[in-house]
Order: sequence, then C-alpha cells, then structure tokens
Amino acid sequence: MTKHQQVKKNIQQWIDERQLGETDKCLPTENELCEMFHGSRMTIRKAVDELVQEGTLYRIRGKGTFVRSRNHILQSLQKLTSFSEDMKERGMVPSSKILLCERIAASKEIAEHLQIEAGEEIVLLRRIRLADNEPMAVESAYINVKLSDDAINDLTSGSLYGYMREHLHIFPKWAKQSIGICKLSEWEAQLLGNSDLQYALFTNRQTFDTNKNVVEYVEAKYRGDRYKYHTELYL
Amino acid sequence: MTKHQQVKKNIQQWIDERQLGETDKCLPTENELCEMFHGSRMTIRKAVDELVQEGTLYRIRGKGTFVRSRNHILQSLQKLTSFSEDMKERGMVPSSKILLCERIAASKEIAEHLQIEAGEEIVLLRRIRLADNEPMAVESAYINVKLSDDAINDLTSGSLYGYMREHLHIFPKWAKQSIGICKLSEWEAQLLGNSDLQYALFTNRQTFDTNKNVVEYVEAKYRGDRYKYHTELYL
DNA sequence: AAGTGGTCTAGACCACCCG
DNA sequence: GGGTGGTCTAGACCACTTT
Repeated sequence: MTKHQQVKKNIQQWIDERQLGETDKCLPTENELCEMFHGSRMTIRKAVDELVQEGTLYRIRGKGTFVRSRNHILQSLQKLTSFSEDMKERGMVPSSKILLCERIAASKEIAEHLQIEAGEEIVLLRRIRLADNEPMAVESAYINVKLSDDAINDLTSGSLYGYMREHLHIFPKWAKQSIGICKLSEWEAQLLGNSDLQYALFTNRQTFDTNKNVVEYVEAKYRGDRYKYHTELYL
Repeated sequence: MTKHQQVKKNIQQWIDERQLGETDKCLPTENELCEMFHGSRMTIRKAVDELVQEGTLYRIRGKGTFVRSRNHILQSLQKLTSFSEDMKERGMVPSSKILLCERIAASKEIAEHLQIEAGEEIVLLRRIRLADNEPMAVESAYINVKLSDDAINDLTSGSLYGYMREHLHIFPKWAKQSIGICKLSEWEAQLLGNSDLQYALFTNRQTFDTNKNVVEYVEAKYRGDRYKYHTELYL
C-alpha cells in the first residue's frame, strides 16, 4: 500500500471515529499532516485530494480543510436515489406515513436482491411518500441490517443511514437502480389517492456498502401522472 | 490560467486536431512532455491526470499514455443516456429504422428545450429502436446543429456525435434527463408492434456541449412491458 | 503580518514492460 | 537493460483569509 493510501485511510478512520456529526469540523493543516505522517506536502495533498474528490472533505483557500457534515452525505445519496430531493427543489414539502415496520423472514425473491438466504430475518419498512401532504408513491424498503428494537421503532429514511453510519459503522457507498413501469393493484391506487390509476412509474434499488454487502433493497411505485425522475449525466 | 491547465488544453487540442480516430494513439512520454512545455514532471502529470479522470486518456505502466478511441467516448455517452448499451449487455443486437429525417422549423415547445427561438431551422430525426429486430422504442431527436445535406442523409446516432466532434468541433459533455410514463397513441403502439399497449416509459434528454449550448433534445417512448432503465449511482 | 491552501520545481527511486 | 509510468521528497512562491 502506498503512503498516500495509508494517509487517506488514517484520515478516513479519524473522521469515522469522531462522533460529532452536526457541524463541519476542521482538519489539521497540511503542514501539520506532513509532520504527523512524516510525509511531504505533495503526498499528503494526494491523499486529501482523493477524499475531496469523493466528497468526504472540502477545502477553502486561506481557511482550512473541512469534513463534510453527515447531513450532506445523506442528501447526496437521497439526491441520487430518491424523489424527495426533487420535491424539495420544486418547493414542495416531502413527508412520509409509515404503513408497516416489522421484522420478517426474507422471501426467495427479496433474499436474492439482498444476496442472502431465503428465510433470514430482515426488516420491512413500507411507507407512503407524500409531497405537500398529497400521496406520491408507495415504497417498500427491505433492510438487511441488524437493527435494535429502538431503531425499528424510530425509523425514517433519514435516520436509517445515520444510524448505520454511527452505530454499526456501515457506510452506504453506491447503488444499482432500475426504472420502469408497472401495473397498480386497486389497493395501491387507493393508497395513492386515485383509484383510477392503472399504471405507475416503478423503481427498485439495491444499496451497497463499502464491503459490497447489500444493505437495503427498495421498491417504489410513483404516480405517473405527477412525477418524473430527473438525472444529470456527465461524460 | 495555471500551467497544468494550459498543458491540458494543449494536449486536448492536439487530440482534437489529429484526425486518426480508429486506433488508439500514443502520447509523447511524460519526460518529453516536460521538455515540450518546459514544466516539471508533477505539473505535466497533473494535466494528464485530469484527462485520464475525464476518460480522454488512459495509461499503461511501462508502456505509455494513450488517447482513448472515439468509439469509447461515444459508448460512454450512450451508456449513460440510452438503452442501447443496456441491450448489448443483455446480449441483444440493437438497431434502428429511420421513420423521418428532415429540416424543420422549431415549434415553440421544442425551441424552449433547445434554448433557441421558435421558428429556427433544426433537424428532426425520428426512429424506431429495435433489439434483435423487435421494436422497443420510438425516438425523436431534435438536433440543433448545422448539418450538411450529406450528413443528414447519412445519420445514425453513432455517427452524429462523431460528425459533431470531427467536423464541427462540438463536444457533447453532459445531459439532463427525465424519466416518467406517458400514454401511447394507437399509432405509436402499432409502431412498437403491439397495438394493445396503452402506456410507455417516457424519457427526454437535453445534451449540452462544452459551451453549454443544447446540441440536441431527444424524446423517446419505450415499451414498458419489455424494458427497464438501469443506472448505477455513486456517492 | 501570519497562516492557509494552490501551484510548481528538480531531482530521486521503484515496479513494470519490452526487446 | 533501457524506457515507461507510479510514487515521493524538500523545498519554493503565490493568492487568499484572518488577526
């Protein structure tokens, strides 16, 4: 392992162990890091550069290098994987209503998506997603993480990632997603507030942590008459 | 402008002027680049690093630095913005059938998406997209680029980006996309080979060049019973 | 004025590829 | 063995922010 990789790993551990997640914290200066790791400035900068690239840190010239708040990490995942951020950008207030939240045994199909054995215990969280108190989607999250009863009783998408990071040291890093259309059952159409709806925009997502485990599998059906999915693509 | 930015720009120009797009070409060695630009190795490497990051170049230790073939650039755009790459990955053969290809005056709505004035002349390319010779989507591309008659007569999505790069020095760099569902007209359902289809997966996309001009606006309606859109998301 | 990150230099040693 | 990219060093000057 090269020196800048070691430095990067050390900084990352320091960030993770630090339990202060609310406000952004300042890193030691680059010269201090040079002394701490007995490395030249270019080497230390290479390590920090990568963490900046990955969004973990950010720099302000003349001031210092800072750890991005947990909040931002969460937002960037939500920005990439959900519609909530989209709603906010359109000036709507997102909320959710829990339909179901309990431990279940994984069915064969769900187990496949979570890359575990059928029958293993997981947590199912089924919610209605609303924008300005109007139903927009019905979402089922299958969570492959050992959660305490307290955590289950106080579960929102927001606090889930936070809980995983802070208590379980699990770090969601990337996701596979597909988008298509599906038929709606009459029951689902009613949940979405319009029993005439026949089709919905369907999304599913596997979220992976740094160790390539699937931490959750989420399926959602969105009202096709109200919502579109937006992305930006770079070359 | 910093030195490594100048070097990067110079290398980029050299790549663009070079008309050999078929096979990958080798760049001068890093030491030669140092002499050419009167810079130190670290500075030259910073310039090359960025081009590698952006996918323009790639390095092989012990051999040299290479320009990625145009083909790859095209693929990476298609991978991000279309379903064709997806079809290939599933072992299907993508093709397309041109329904319409002509100069038209931009309607008010299309002009808005292209960020031009209504009535300006653009090119409309309407195609059926097929996988293993089965219709999968109907796609309309509104192209905001001055194309020669020859170029219009020989237009495929593949050659469009190539033509823009090589003859017009226009470089598509990023795109905004949205995905939703839409109703299909009976005529469209027939084009897709199943007149019973009522809903389709709808996508639209604005493609921007390096100067933030919209070079094309594309709408497509995909068979919801056959296709899903796949993405991978990173934090 | 002092301290921060942003950039650059001119060397050096290493691992890898090829003839 | 000679050339390539991969890494690292110990300085230096600059632009910017804060005191």
